[in-house]
Amino acid sequence: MKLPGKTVERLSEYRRTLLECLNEKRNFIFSHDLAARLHITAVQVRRDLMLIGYSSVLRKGYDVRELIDTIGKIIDSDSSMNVAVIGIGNLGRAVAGYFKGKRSKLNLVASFDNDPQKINKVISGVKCYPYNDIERMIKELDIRIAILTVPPDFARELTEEVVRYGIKGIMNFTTTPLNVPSGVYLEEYDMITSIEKVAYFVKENKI
Amino acid sequence: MKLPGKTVERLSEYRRTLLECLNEKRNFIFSHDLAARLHITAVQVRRDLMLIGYSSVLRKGYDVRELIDTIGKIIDSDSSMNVAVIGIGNLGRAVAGYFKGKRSKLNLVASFDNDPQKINKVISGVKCYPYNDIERMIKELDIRIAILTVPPDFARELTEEVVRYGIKGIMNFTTTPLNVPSGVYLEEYDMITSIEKVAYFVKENKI
DNA sequence: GGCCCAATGTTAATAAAATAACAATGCTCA
DNA sequence: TGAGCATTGTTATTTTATTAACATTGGGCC
Ligand SMILES: NC(=O)c1ccc[n+]([C@@H]2O[C@H](COP(=O)([O-])OP(=O)(O)OC[C@H]3O[C@@H](n4cnc5c(N)ncnc54)[C@H](O)[C@@H]3O)[C@@H](O)[C@H]2O)c1
Ligand SMILES: NC(=O)c1ccc[n+]([C@@H]2O[C@H](COP(=O)([O-])OP(=O)(O)OC[C@H]3O[C@@H](n4cnc5c(N)ncnc54)[C@H](O)[C@@H]3O)[C@@H](O)[C@H]2O)c1
Repeated sequence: MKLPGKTVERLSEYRRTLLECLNEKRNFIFSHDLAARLHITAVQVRRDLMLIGYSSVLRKGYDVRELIDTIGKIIDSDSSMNVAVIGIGNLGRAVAGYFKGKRSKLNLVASFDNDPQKINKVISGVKCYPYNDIERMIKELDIRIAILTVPPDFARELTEEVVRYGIKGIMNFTTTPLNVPSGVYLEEYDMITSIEKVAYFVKENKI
Repeated sequence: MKLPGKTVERLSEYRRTLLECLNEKRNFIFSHDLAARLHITAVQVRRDLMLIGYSSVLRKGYDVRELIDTIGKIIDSDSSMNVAVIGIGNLGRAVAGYFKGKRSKLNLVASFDNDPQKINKVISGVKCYPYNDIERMIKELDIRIAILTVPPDFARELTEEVVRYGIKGIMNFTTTPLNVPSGVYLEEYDMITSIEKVAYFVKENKI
Protein backbone atom coordinates (compact mmCIF):
# COMPACT_ATOMS: atom_id res chain seq x y z
CA MET A 1 0.00 0.00 0.00
CA LYS A 2 1.38 3.37 -1.01
CA LEU A 3 0.31 5.98 1.50
CA PRO A 4 0.96 9.70 1.08
CA GLY A 5 3.57 11.04 3.47
CA LYS A 6 1.05 13.44 4.92
CA THR A 7 -1.31 10.64 5.73
CA VAL A 8 1.46 8.73 7.45
CA GLU A 9 2.19 11.76 9.58
CA ARG A 10 -1.43 12.09 10.52
CA LEU A 11 -1.75 8.41 11.32
CA SER A 12 1.04 8.87 13.81
CA GLU A 13 -0.82 11.83 15.26
CA TYR A 14 -4.09 9.93 15.40
CA ARG A 15 -2.44 7.18 17.34
CA ARG A 16 -0.85 9.60 19.75
CA THR A 17 -4.24 11.17 20.37
CA LEU A 18 -5.94 7.81 20.69
CA LEU A 19 -3.40 6.73 23.25
CA GLU A 20 -4.34 9.80 25.26
CA CYS A 21 -7.97 8.78 24.96
CA LEU A 22 -7.17 5.42 26.48
CA ASN A 23 -5.58 7.24 29.39
CA GLU A 24 -8.78 9.17 29.83
CA LYS A 25 -10.71 5.87 29.76
CA ARG A 26 -12.45 6.91 26.59
CA ASN A 27 -13.11 3.83 24.50
CA PHE A 28 -14.88 5.36 21.53
CA ILE A 29 -14.29 8.54 19.62
CA PHE A 30 -16.07 10.27 16.75
CA SER A 31 -14.21 11.43 13.71
CA HIS A 32 -15.07 15.04 14.44
CA ASP A 33 -13.81 14.70 17.96
CA LEU A 34 -10.50 13.23 16.91
CA ALA A 35 -10.25 15.91 14.25
CA ALA A 36 -10.92 18.73 16.68
CA ARG A 37 -8.12 17.60 18.96
CA LEU A 38 -5.69 17.88 16.08
CA HIS A 39 -7.09 21.01 14.46
CA ILE A 40 -8.08 19.28 11.30
CA THR A 41 -11.42 18.37 9.74
CA ALA A 42 -13.47 15.26 10.33
CA VAL A 43 -13.45 14.55 6.62
CA GLN A 44 -9.68 14.45 6.67
CA VAL A 45 -9.77 11.87 9.42
CA ARG A 46 -12.34 9.73 7.67
CA ARG A 47 -10.52 9.97 4.41
CA ASP A 48 -7.23 8.90 5.95
CA LEU A 49 -8.90 5.97 7.66
CA MET A 50 -10.53 5.05 4.38
CA LEU A 51 -7.08 4.91 2.81
CA ILE A 52 -5.94 2.35 5.34
CA GLY A 53 -9.16 0.43 4.92
CA TYR A 54 -10.46 0.86 8.40
CA SER A 55 -14.13 1.04 9.13
CA SER A 56 -15.91 1.13 12.37
CA VAL A 57 -18.61 -1.41 12.98
CA LEU A 58 -20.50 0.46 15.61
CA ARG A 59 -22.03 3.91 15.14
CA LYS A 60 -20.71 5.13 18.42
CA GLY A 61 -17.54 6.36 16.84
CA TYR A 62 -14.30 4.48 16.37
CA ASP A 63 -13.20 1.84 18.80
CA VAL A 64 -10.11 3.49 20.23
CA ARG A 65 -8.20 0.33 21.02
CA GLU A 66 -9.05 -1.24 17.68
CA LEU A 67 -8.01 1.83 15.75
CA ILE A 68 -4.72 2.03 17.62
CA ASP A 69 -4.06 -1.54 16.57
CA THR A 70 -5.08 -0.93 13.00
CA ILE A 71 -2.81 2.07 12.68
CA GLY A 72 -0.05 0.03 14.24
CA LYS A 73 -0.50 -2.66 11.62
CA ILE A 74 -0.01 -0.04 8.94
CA ILE A 75 2.79 2.15 10.19
CA ASP A 76 4.69 -0.16 12.47
CA SER A 77 6.87 -2.92 11.20
CA ASP A 78 5.95 -6.47 12.15
CA SER A 79 8.95 -7.06 14.28
CA SER A 80 10.36 -4.09 16.07
CA MET A 81 12.92 -1.79 14.54
CA ASN A 82 16.03 -0.59 16.30
CA VAL A 83 17.08 3.01 16.51
CA ALA A 84 20.21 4.84 17.65
CA VAL A 85 21.02 8.43 18.48
CA ILE A 86 24.33 9.69 17.11
CA GLY A 87 25.76 12.53 19.16
CA ILE A 88 24.41 12.46 22.69
CA GLY A 89 24.79 16.19 23.43
CA ASN A 90 22.03 18.55 24.54
CA LEU A 91 19.58 17.68 21.86
CA GLY A 92 20.56 14.03 21.69
CA ARG A 93 19.90 13.61 25.40
CA ALA A 94 16.56 15.37 25.17
CA VAL A 95 15.43 13.26 22.25
CA ALA A 96 16.65 10.04 23.80
CA GLY A 97 14.90 10.71 27.09
CA TYR A 98 11.71 11.65 25.34
CA PHE A 99 11.64 8.91 22.77
CA LYS A 100 12.83 5.97 24.84
CA GLY A 101 10.03 3.52 25.49
CA LYS A 102 7.34 5.60 23.83
CA ARG A 103 6.63 3.22 20.95
CA SER A 104 6.57 -0.52 21.30
CA LYS A 105 7.91 -1.21 17.84
CA LEU A 106 10.69 1.35 17.85
CA ASN A 107 13.49 0.54 20.24
CA LEU A 108 16.12 3.05 21.07
CA VAL A 109 18.97 0.65 21.68
CA ALA A 110 22.11 2.77 21.66
CA SER A 111 23.72 6.13 21.38
CA PHE A 112 27.10 6.95 19.89
CA ASP A 113 29.51 9.72 20.69
CA ASN A 114 33.22 10.43 20.49
CA ASP A 115 33.50 12.25 23.78
CA PRO A 116 35.43 10.01 26.22
CA GLN A 117 33.40 11.49 29.07
CA LYS A 118 30.27 9.97 27.62
CA ILE A 119 31.42 6.69 26.23
CA ASN A 120 30.27 3.57 28.03
CA LYS A 121 27.92 5.49 30.28
CA VAL A 122 24.18 5.16 30.31
CA ILE A 123 22.79 8.54 29.29
CA SER A 124 19.07 9.35 29.18
CA GLY A 125 18.36 5.67 29.57
CA VAL A 126 20.55 4.44 26.72
CA LYS A 127 24.06 3.15 26.67
CA CYS A 128 26.53 5.34 24.83
CA TYR A 129 29.03 3.49 22.67
CA PRO A 130 32.19 4.90 21.15
CA TYR A 131 31.53 6.16 17.68
CA ASN A 132 34.47 4.12 16.47
CA ASP A 133 32.52 0.95 17.18
CA ILE A 134 29.51 2.03 15.20
CA GLU A 135 30.04 -0.29 12.25
CA ARG A 136 30.20 -3.33 14.50
CA MET A 137 27.33 -2.19 16.71
CA ILE A 138 24.99 -1.39 13.83
CA LYS A 139 25.36 -4.99 12.74
CA GLU A 140 25.39 -6.52 16.20
CA LEU A 141 22.27 -4.66 17.38
CA ASP A 142 20.60 -4.60 13.96
CA ILE A 143 20.16 -0.84 14.02
CA ARG A 144 18.15 0.46 11.09
CA ILE A 145 17.42 4.06 11.95
CA ALA A 146 19.77 6.81 13.08
CA ILE A 147 18.77 10.03 14.79
CA LEU A 148 21.47 12.51 13.96
CA THR A 149 22.30 15.13 16.59
CA VAL A 150 26.00 15.78 16.10
CA PRO A 151 27.54 19.19 15.40
CA PRO A 152 26.68 20.30 11.86
CA ASP A 153 30.22 19.99 10.52
CA PHE A 154 30.33 16.25 11.07
CA ALA A 155 26.89 15.44 9.80
CA ARG A 156 27.69 14.76 6.17
CA GLU A 157 30.67 12.57 6.79
CA LEU A 158 29.00 10.52 9.52
CA THR A 159 25.95 10.02 7.36
CA GLU A 160 28.00 8.62 4.53
CA GLU A 161 29.58 6.19 6.94
CA VAL A 162 26.49 4.93 8.68
CA VAL A 163 24.70 4.49 5.39
CA ARG A 164 27.60 2.35 4.24
CA TYR A 165 27.23 0.33 7.43
CA GLY A 166 23.59 -0.41 6.76
CA ILE A 167 21.45 2.37 8.22
CA LYS A 168 18.22 2.65 6.21
CA GLY A 169 16.57 5.70 7.69
CA ILE A 170 17.93 8.96 9.02
CA MET A 171 16.23 11.57 11.12
CA ASN A 172 18.42 14.61 10.74
CA PHE A 173 18.14 17.31 13.40
CA THR A 174 21.37 18.88 12.28
CA THR A 175 21.43 22.17 10.41
CA THR A 176 23.29 20.48 7.58
CA PRO A 177 21.21 19.22 4.66
CA LEU A 178 22.27 15.69 3.82
CA ASN A 179 22.41 13.54 0.74
CA VAL A 180 21.57 9.88 0.89
CA PRO A 181 21.50 7.21 -1.79
CA SER A 182 18.16 5.89 -2.93
CA GLY A 183 16.93 3.11 -0.69
CA VAL A 184 17.70 5.21 2.36
CA TYR A 185 14.93 7.39 3.71
CA LEU A 186 15.81 10.82 5.02
CA GLU A 187 13.74 13.19 7.10
CA GLU A 188 15.07 16.58 8.12
CA TYR A 189 13.88 19.08 10.65
CA ASP A 190 15.25 22.42 11.67
CA MET A 191 13.69 24.17 14.62
CA ILE A 192 14.77 27.58 13.49
CA THR A 193 12.70 27.24 10.35
CA SER A 194 9.62 26.60 12.46
CA ILE A 195 10.37 29.44 14.81
CA GLU A 196 11.02 31.85 11.96
CA LYS A 197 7.74 30.80 10.45
CA VAL A 198 5.98 31.67 13.68
CA ALA A 199 7.76 35.02 13.74
CA TYR A 200 6.74 35.73 10.16
CA PHE A 201 3.07 35.08 10.75
CA VAL A 202 3.11 37.02 14.00
CA LYS A 203 4.62 39.96 12.17
CA GLU A 204 2.14 39.74 9.30
CA ASN A 205 -0.73 39.76 11.73
CA LYS A 206 0.24 42.86 13.59
CA ILE A 207 2.03 45.37 11.42
CA MET B 1 2.09 40.25 0.80
CA LYS B 2 0.49 36.90 1.51
CA LEU B 3 3.08 34.18 1.22
CA PRO B 4 2.27 30.47 1.38
CA GLY B 5 3.51 28.83 4.55
CA LYS B 6 5.63 26.44 2.55
CA THR B 7 7.37 29.30 0.85
CA VAL B 8 8.08 30.94 4.17
CA GLU B 9 9.65 27.73 5.39
CA ARG B 10 11.80 27.51 2.33
CA LEU B 11 12.86 31.14 2.57
CA SER B 12 14.16 30.36 6.02
CA GLU B 13 16.02 27.38 4.59
CA TYR B 14 17.41 29.43 1.74
CA ARG B 15 18.77 31.94 4.15
CA ARG B 16 20.32 29.27 6.32
CA THR B 17 22.03 27.82 3.27
CA LEU B 18 23.11 31.23 2.02
CA LEU B 19 24.66 32.00 5.39
CA GLU B 20 26.70 28.84 5.00
CA CYS B 21 27.77 30.06 1.57
CA LEU B 22 29.07 33.25 3.09
CA ASN B 23 31.13 31.14 5.47
CA GLU B 24 32.58 29.35 2.50
CA LYS B 25 33.36 32.74 0.91
CA ARG B 26 30.97 32.02 -1.90
CA ASN B 27 29.43 35.28 -3.05
CA PHE B 28 27.21 34.04 -5.85
CA ILE B 29 25.05 30.99 -6.20
CA PHE B 30 22.92 29.56 -9.00
CA SER B 31 19.35 28.56 -8.41
CA HIS B 32 20.16 24.95 -9.21
CA ASP B 33 23.03 24.96 -6.77
CA LEU B 34 20.93 26.36 -3.96
CA ALA B 35 18.23 23.86 -4.86
CA ALA B 36 20.58 20.91 -4.83
CA ARG B 37 21.78 21.73 -1.34
CA LEU B 38 18.20 21.54 -0.10
CA HIS B 39 17.02 18.60 -2.20
CA ILE B 40 14.53 20.62 -4.14
CA THR B 41 14.32 21.79 -7.72
CA ALA B 42 15.75 24.95 -9.20
CA VAL B 43 12.32 25.93 -10.43
CA GLN B 44 11.04 25.84 -6.89
CA VAL B 45 13.76 28.21 -5.81
CA ARG B 46 13.15 30.61 -8.67
CA ARG B 47 9.44 30.51 -8.13
CA ASP B 48 9.78 31.31 -4.45
CA LEU B 49 12.10 34.18 -5.20
CA MET B 50 9.68 35.42 -7.80
CA LEU B 51 7.00 35.51 -5.14
CA ILE B 52 9.08 37.80 -2.99
CA GLY B 53 9.95 39.92 -6.01
CA TYR B 54 13.65 39.28 -6.01
CA SER B 55 15.60 39.23 -9.20
CA SER B 56 19.26 38.95 -9.74
CA VAL B 57 20.89 41.59 -11.86
CA LEU B 58 23.90 39.58 -12.85
CA ARG B 59 23.78 36.25 -14.64
CA LYS B 60 26.35 34.77 -12.36
CA GLY B 61 23.71 33.54 -10.05
CA TYR B 62 22.22 35.28 -7.06
CA ASP B 63 24.25 37.68 -4.99
CA VAL B 64 24.40 35.77 -1.72
CA ARG B 65 24.63 38.77 0.56
CA GLU B 66 21.89 40.63 -1.28
CA LEU B 67 19.55 37.66 -1.22
CA ILE B 68 20.12 37.15 2.49
CA ASP B 69 19.09 40.77 3.00
CA THR B 70 16.08 40.47 0.74
CA ILE B 71 14.82 37.39 2.52
CA GLY B 72 15.38 39.17 5.81
CA LYS B 73 13.24 42.07 4.64
CA ILE B 74 10.44 39.63 3.96
CA ILE B 75 10.49 37.22 6.84
CA ASP B 76 12.05 39.26 9.62
CA SER B 77 10.21 41.99 11.38
CA ASP B 78 11.61 45.50 11.12
CA SER B 79 12.55 45.79 14.70
CA SER B 80 13.55 42.64 16.46
CA MET B 81 11.08 40.34 18.13
CA ASN B 82 11.54 38.87 21.57
CA VAL B 83 11.17 35.21 22.35
CA ALA B 84 11.01 33.15 25.53
CA VAL B 85 11.31 29.47 26.33
CA ILE B 86 8.78 28.15 28.81
CA GLY B 87 10.04 25.10 30.67
CA ILE B 88 13.81 24.97 30.68
CA GLY B 89 14.19 21.18 31.01
CA ASN B 90 16.08 18.88 28.67
CA LEU B 91 14.50 20.07 25.49
CA GLY B 92 14.18 23.67 26.61
CA ARG B 93 17.88 23.85 27.36
CA ALA B 94 18.78 22.28 24.04
CA VAL B 95 16.59 24.65 22.09
CA ALA B 96 17.75 27.68 24.03
CA GLY B 97 21.40 26.85 23.51
CA TYR B 98 20.87 26.19 19.86
CA PHE B 99 18.67 29.14 19.07
CA LYS B 100 20.31 31.86 21.14
CA GLY B 101 22.05 34.39 18.94
CA LYS B 102 21.37 32.56 15.70
CA ARG B 103 19.08 35.19 14.18
CA SER B 104 19.61 38.90 14.50
CA LYS B 105 15.93 39.76 14.57
CA LEU B 106 14.81 37.07 17.00
CA ASN B 107 16.06 37.57 20.52
CA LEU B 108 15.74 34.87 23.08
CA VAL B 109 15.41 37.08 26.13
CA ALA B 110 14.15 34.82 28.89
CA SER B 111 13.15 31.40 30.04
CA PHE B 112 10.50 30.53 32.59
CA ASP B 113 10.23 27.58 34.92
CA ASN B 114 8.68 26.71 38.25
CA ASP B 115 11.55 24.64 39.55
CA PRO B 116 13.24 26.59 42.39
CA GLN B 117 16.55 25.00 41.40
CA LYS B 118 16.40 26.79 38.07
CA ILE B 119 14.86 30.09 38.90
CA ASN B 120 17.11 33.14 38.70
CA LYS B 121 19.95 31.17 37.17
CA VAL B 122 21.34 31.70 33.71
CA ILE B 123 20.71 28.47 31.81
CA SER B 124 21.92 27.86 28.27
CA GLY B 125 22.71 31.53 28.00
CA VAL B 126 19.35 32.85 29.12
CA LYS B 127 18.11 33.96 32.47
CA CYS B 128 15.40 31.80 33.95
CA TYR B 129 12.55 33.66 35.64
CA PRO B 130 9.93 32.21 37.94
CA TYR B 131 6.88 31.25 35.98
CA ASN B 132 4.79 33.22 38.43
CA ASP B 133 6.32 36.42 37.10
CA ILE B 134 5.51 35.65 33.52
CA GLU B 135 2.71 38.16 33.13
CA ARG B 136 4.90 41.00 34.30
CA MET B 137 7.92 39.84 32.33
CA ILE B 138 6.05 39.39 29.07
CA LYS B 139 5.09 43.03 29.30
CA GLU B 140 8.38 44.29 30.67
CA LEU B 141 10.49 42.52 28.06
CA ASP B 142 7.92 42.79 25.29
CA ILE B 143 7.93 39.06 24.60
CA ARG B 144 5.86 38.11 21.60
CA ILE B 145 6.74 34.49 20.96
CA ALA B 146 6.82 31.53 23.35
CA ILE B 147 8.59 28.26 22.79
CA LEU B 148 6.73 25.71 24.82
CA THR B 149 8.74 22.87 26.34
CA VAL B 150 6.92 22.07 29.55
CA PRO B 151 5.53 18.65 30.49
CA PRO B 152 2.50 17.85 28.33
CA ASP B 153 0.00 18.07 31.17
CA PHE B 154 0.64 21.75 31.75
CA ALA B 155 0.75 22.82 28.15
CA ARG B 156 -2.88 23.73 27.66
CA GLU B 157 -3.28 25.69 30.82
CA LEU B 158 -0.03 27.63 30.39
CA THR B 159 -0.92 28.43 26.82
CA GLU B 160 -4.21 29.95 27.81
CA GLU B 161 -2.42 32.09 30.33
CA VAL B 162 0.38 33.39 28.17
CA VAL B 163 -2.02 34.16 25.36
CA ARG B 164 -4.00 36.23 27.80
CA TYR B 165 -0.81 38.02 28.76
CA GLY B 166 -0.09 39.00 25.19
CA ILE B 167 1.90 36.22 23.50
CA LYS B 168 1.18 36.27 19.76
CA GLY B 169 3.01 33.20 18.53
CA ILE B 170 3.59 29.78 20.02
CA MET B 171 6.02 27.12 18.98
CA ASN B 172 4.73 24.02 20.68
CA PHE B 173 7.17 21.14 21.15
CA THR B 174 4.88 19.49 23.63
CA THR B 175 2.94 16.35 22.78
CA THR B 176 -0.28 18.14 23.64
CA PRO B 177 -2.18 19.72 20.75
CA LEU B 178 -3.17 23.24 21.70
CA ASN B 179 -5.98 25.60 20.90
CA VAL B 180 -5.35 29.28 20.44
CA PRO B 181 -7.70 32.14 19.62
CA SER B 182 -7.47 33.72 16.21
CA GLY B 183 -4.80 36.36 16.07
CA VAL B 184 -2.34 34.01 17.71
CA TYR B 185 -0.19 31.89 15.45
CA LEU B 186 0.53 28.33 16.49
CA GLU B 187 3.09 25.92 15.11
CA GLU B 188 3.39 22.42 16.48
CA TYR B 189 6.04 19.79 16.07
CA ASP B 190 6.32 16.31 17.47
CA MET B 191 9.54 14.42 16.93
CA ILE B 192 7.92 11.06 17.27
CA THR B 193 5.76 11.73 14.25
CA SER B 194 8.87 12.38 12.18
CA ILE B 195 10.65 9.33 13.50
CA GLU B 196 7.64 7.11 12.92
CA LYS B 197 7.46 8.43 9.40
CA VAL B 198 11.05 7.42 8.85
CA ALA B 199 10.30 3.99 10.27
CA TYR B 200 7.31 3.59 8.00
CA PHE B 201 9.20 4.38 4.84
CA VAL B 202 12.12 2.21 5.88
CA LYS B 203 9.73 -0.65 6.41
CA GLU B 204 7.96 -0.10 3.11
CA ASN B 205 11.25 -0.13 1.29
CA LYS B 206 12.47 -3.40 2.59
CA ILE B 207 9.66 -5.79 3.29
C1' DG C 1 -41.67 -1.63 14.79
C1' DG C 2 -40.56 2.14 12.11
C1' DC C 3 -39.17 7.04 11.78
C1' DC C 4 -35.39 10.10 12.68
C1' DC C 5 -30.90 11.47 12.72
C1' DA C 6 -26.14 11.55 13.73
C1' DA C 7 -22.16 9.72 11.88
C1' DT C 8 -19.80 7.27 8.36
C1' DG C 9 -17.54 5.98 3.78
C1' DT C 10 -16.90 7.54 -0.73
C1' DT C 11 -17.08 10.10 -4.87
C1' DA C 12 -16.76 14.64 -6.82
C1' DA C 13 -15.01 19.41 -6.71
C1' DT C 14 -11.73 22.76 -5.21
C1' DA C 15 -7.50 24.47 -3.71
C1' DA C 16 -2.62 24.33 -3.12
C1' DA C 17 1.85 22.93 -4.36
C1' DA C 18 5.18 21.30 -7.43
C1' DT C 19 6.83 20.72 -11.95
C1' DA C 20 7.34 21.54 -16.74
C1' DA C 21 7.76 24.51 -20.57
C1' DC C 22 9.59 28.27 -22.68
C1' DA C 23 10.77 32.97 -24.06
C1' DA C 24 14.06 36.49 -22.71
C1' DT C 25 18.40 37.99 -21.16
C1' DG C 26 22.96 38.97 -21.39
C1' DC C 27 27.74 36.56 -20.69
C1' DT C 28 31.36 33.95 -23.01
C1' DC C 29 34.38 33.02 -26.29
C1' DA C 30 35.45 31.97 -30.93
C1' DT D 1 30.94 41.15 -32.64
C1' DG D 2 27.62 38.00 -32.68
C1' DA D 3 26.28 32.93 -32.28
C1' DG D 4 25.70 29.90 -28.74
C1' DC D 5 24.43 28.94 -24.38
C1' DA D 6 23.54 28.84 -19.51
C1' DT D 7 20.44 30.86 -16.49
C1' DT D 8 16.65 33.34 -15.29
C1' DG D 9 11.54 34.83 -14.58
C1' DT D 10 7.02 33.59 -15.59
C1' DT D 11 3.06 31.28 -17.40
C1' DA D 12 0.87 26.79 -18.14
C1' DT D 13 0.22 22.08 -16.69
C1' DT D 14 0.23 18.38 -13.67
C1' DT D 15 0.12 16.38 -9.39
C1' DT D 16 -1.12 16.21 -4.74
C1' DA D 17 -3.88 17.50 -0.82
C1' DT D 18 -7.99 19.23 1.16
C1' DT D 19 -12.73 20.16 1.36
C1' DA D 20 -17.46 19.64 0.01
C1' DA D 21 -21.36 16.87 -1.11
C1' DC D 22 -24.17 13.13 -0.42
C1' DA D 23 -26.05 8.57 -0.21
C1' DT D 24 -25.95 4.94 3.30
C1' DT D 25 -26.08 2.83 7.60
C1' DG D 26 -27.91 1.37 11.75
C1' DG D 27 -28.86 2.71 16.64
C1' DG D 28 -32.07 5.45 19.62
C1' DC D 29 -36.54 6.57 20.83
C1' DC D 30 -41.34 7.03 20.83
N1 LIG E 1 19.91 21.89 20.52
C1 LIG E 1 18.88 22.01 19.72
O1 LIG E 1 17.74 22.28 20.07
C2 LIG E 1 19.06 21.85 18.31
C3 LIG E 1 18.01 22.13 17.50
C4 LIG E 1 18.13 21.93 16.17
C5 LIG E 1 19.31 21.46 15.70
N2 LIG E 1 20.32 21.22 16.50
C6 LIG E 1 21.51 20.67 15.93
O2 LIG E 1 21.76 19.45 16.56
C7 LIG E 1 23.12 19.24 16.67
C8 LIG E 1 23.50 18.99 18.11
O3 LIG E 1 23.13 20.07 18.93
P1 LIG E 1 23.44 20.03 20.47
O4 LIG E 1 22.91 21.26 21.03
O5 LIG E 1 23.01 18.75 21.03
O6 LIG E 1 25.05 20.08 20.45
P2 LIG E 1 26.05 19.41 21.48
O7 LIG E 1 27.39 19.96 21.20
O8 LIG E 1 25.48 19.51 22.83
O9 LIG E 1 26.07 17.87 21.11
C9 LIG E 1 26.82 17.32 20.09
C10 LIG E 1 27.30 15.94 20.51
O10 LIG E 1 27.93 15.29 19.41
C11 LIG E 1 29.13 14.69 19.85
N3 LIG E 1 30.05 14.58 18.72
C12 LIG E 1 30.82 15.53 18.16
N4 LIG E 1 31.50 15.05 17.13
C13 LIG E 1 31.17 13.75 17.02
C14 LIG E 1 31.58 12.72 16.14
N5 LIG E 1 32.45 12.95 15.15
N6 LIG E 1 31.05 11.50 16.30
C15 LIG E 1 30.18 11.27 17.30
N7 LIG E 1 29.76 12.21 18.16
C16 LIG E 1 30.26 13.43 18.03
C17 LIG E 1 29.63 15.60 20.94
O11 LIG E 1 30.53 14.90 21.78
C18 LIG E 1 28.35 16.00 21.63
O12 LIG E 1 28.00 15.08 22.63
C19 LIG E 1 23.79 20.43 16.07
O13 LIG E 1 24.07 20.13 14.72
C20 LIG E 1 22.75 21.50 16.12
O14 LIG E 1 22.89 22.38 15.06
C21 LIG E 1 20.24 21.39 17.81
N1 LIG F 1 12.89 15.95 25.02
C1 LIG F 1 12.50 15.94 23.75
O1 LIG F 1 13.23 15.71 22.80
C2 LIG F 1 11.14 16.20 23.43
C3 LIG F 1 10.75 16.04 22.14
C4 LIG F 1 9.48 16.33 21.81
C5 LIG F 1 8.64 16.79 22.76
N2 LIG F 1 9.04 16.91 24.02
C6 LIG F 1 8.12 17.45 24.97
O2 LIG F 1 8.69 18.61 25.50
C7 LIG F 1 8.31 18.76 26.84
C8 LIG F 1 9.53 18.87 27.71
O3 LIG F 1 10.37 17.75 27.57
P1 LIG F 1 11.68 17.66 28.41
O4 LIG F 1 12.36 16.43 28.02
O5 LIG F 1 12.44 18.92 28.29
O6 LIG F 1 11.08 17.54 29.88
P2 LIG F 1 11.72 18.07 31.26
O7 LIG F 1 10.95 17.47 32.35
O8 LIG F 1 13.19 17.89 31.21
O9 LIG F 1 11.45 19.64 31.24
C9 LIG F 1 10.24 20.22 31.62
C10 LIG F 1 10.55 21.54 32.34
O10 LIG F 1 9.34 22.23 32.57
C11 LIG F 1 9.33 22.73 33.90
N3 LIG F 1 7.95 22.88 34.35
C12 LIG F 1 7.12 21.92 34.79
N4 LIG F 1 5.92 22.45 35.10
C13 LIG F 1 6.01 23.76 34.86
C14 LIG F 1 5.09 24.82 35.00
N5 LIG F 1 3.85 24.63 35.44
N6 LIG F 1 5.49 26.05 34.67
C15 LIG F 1 6.73 26.25 34.22
N7 LIG F 1 7.66 25.29 34.08
C16 LIG F 1 7.29 24.05 34.38
C17 LIG F 1 10.10 21.71 34.68
O11 LIG F 1 10.62 22.29 35.86
C18 LIG F 1 11.19 21.33 33.70
O12 LIG F 1 12.30 22.19 33.82
C19 LIG F 1 7.43 17.56 27.15
O13 LIG F 1 6.11 17.96 26.94
C20 LIG F 1 7.80 16.56 26.12
O14 LIG F 1 6.73 15.74 25.82
C21 LIG F 1 10.28 16.65 24.38
